Amino acid sequence: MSTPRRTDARRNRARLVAAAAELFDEVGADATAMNDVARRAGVGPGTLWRHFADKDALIAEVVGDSLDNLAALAADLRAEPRALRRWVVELVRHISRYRGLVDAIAHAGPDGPLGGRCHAVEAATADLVERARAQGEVRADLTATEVVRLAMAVAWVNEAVTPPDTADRLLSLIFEGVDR
Amino acid sequence: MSTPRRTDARRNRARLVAAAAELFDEVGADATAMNDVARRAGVGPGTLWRHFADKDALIAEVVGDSLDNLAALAADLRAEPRALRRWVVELVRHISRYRGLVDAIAHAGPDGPLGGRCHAVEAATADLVERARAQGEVRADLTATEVVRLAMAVAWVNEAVTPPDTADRLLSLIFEGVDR
DNA sequence: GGATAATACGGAGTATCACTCCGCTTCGGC
DNA sequence: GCCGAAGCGGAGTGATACTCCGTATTATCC
Repeated sequence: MSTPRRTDARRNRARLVAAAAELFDEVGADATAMNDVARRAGVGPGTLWRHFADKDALIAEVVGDSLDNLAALAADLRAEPRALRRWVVELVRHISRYRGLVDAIAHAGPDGPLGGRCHAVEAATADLVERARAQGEVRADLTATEVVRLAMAVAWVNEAVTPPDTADRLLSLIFEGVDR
Repeated sequence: MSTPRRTDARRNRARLVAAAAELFDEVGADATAMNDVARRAGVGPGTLWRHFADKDALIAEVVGDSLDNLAALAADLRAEPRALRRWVVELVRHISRYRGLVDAIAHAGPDGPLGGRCHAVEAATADLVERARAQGEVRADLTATEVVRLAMAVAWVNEAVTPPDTADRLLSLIFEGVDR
């Protein structure tokens, strides 16, 4: 299924991913009419759903490379000071790439196509949290799960409300704290 | 519309609100089949939608009293120490009352039925932020809008992910800060 | 290059759900 | 009790994620 045998099938699959990426850019990954993805790719709806089990699988395919690159970035950041903070900024940016993406990620089961793509990101976060704690840069009781959730929370609220704050501002509040 | 003339209409309206509150408790305010609300109230779908312009109006009616009580609470908190922190805890609790409620609030236009119900809450937040800043309890550049958004972000992430953290834990991270 | 089986396509169809429309019923002032 | 206004019921609508299957295309074997 992931790499179809016939050449027309491979071509159509690539077209579908490209069309979906375009439409996600334009109208977001949430309310998009999936039939439009098929139409833009020049295929029928049936073809769309033979290549992707459901909407989540399509989203996972579209953002997959982006998430993989993100996870790879963690290695570069490791040695730098305040790596965790920089990492979270990138994390928020990536999961805000398309409108509705955070929501899809949050509601994706860990074993689904989208959730699976996130494992490397979670592992990278855990690594950076561990290092930041060792350096004494962050509070000792901070967990990777909490960091991911705070990032998702920021990404969500920024796309849910109008006008959006800058993500940087909310992250500044969270990292440096609201209290004085 | 808000107070129908005929007694049967008033009775049906009350039944609809009660039925909606029950269903929101059971399955949340998001994916609820609105027809079920009508059926549980013992009326037809047409009756539901004559009393409430749309789903948002129904939600607003169900949570209206709760939000009004919340806004009233702000007055009691004003004089207490760390009033803002306590306020935000209550704020998160109220907007997490039903699954899907935060989402509905976030996407409600400020002039819609739900958005309108939130104005008093926003005003109360602004008041408490102002006082907290004056006391030097929080950073001087903190705005009420930011506080509301952080509360919504926490409420959302707690219902979006499994297993949920406690809201208190995330609020602790946010108020006291992640950095050391 | 033709036959054949495996593979893939198209698009009408389905289920679900928020919401609408309108003919019929019920209420309540007189 | 009459009658107009107010309200009701529920089939219908439009949008949309997803399915089914008869048909077309491709790859393989000779």
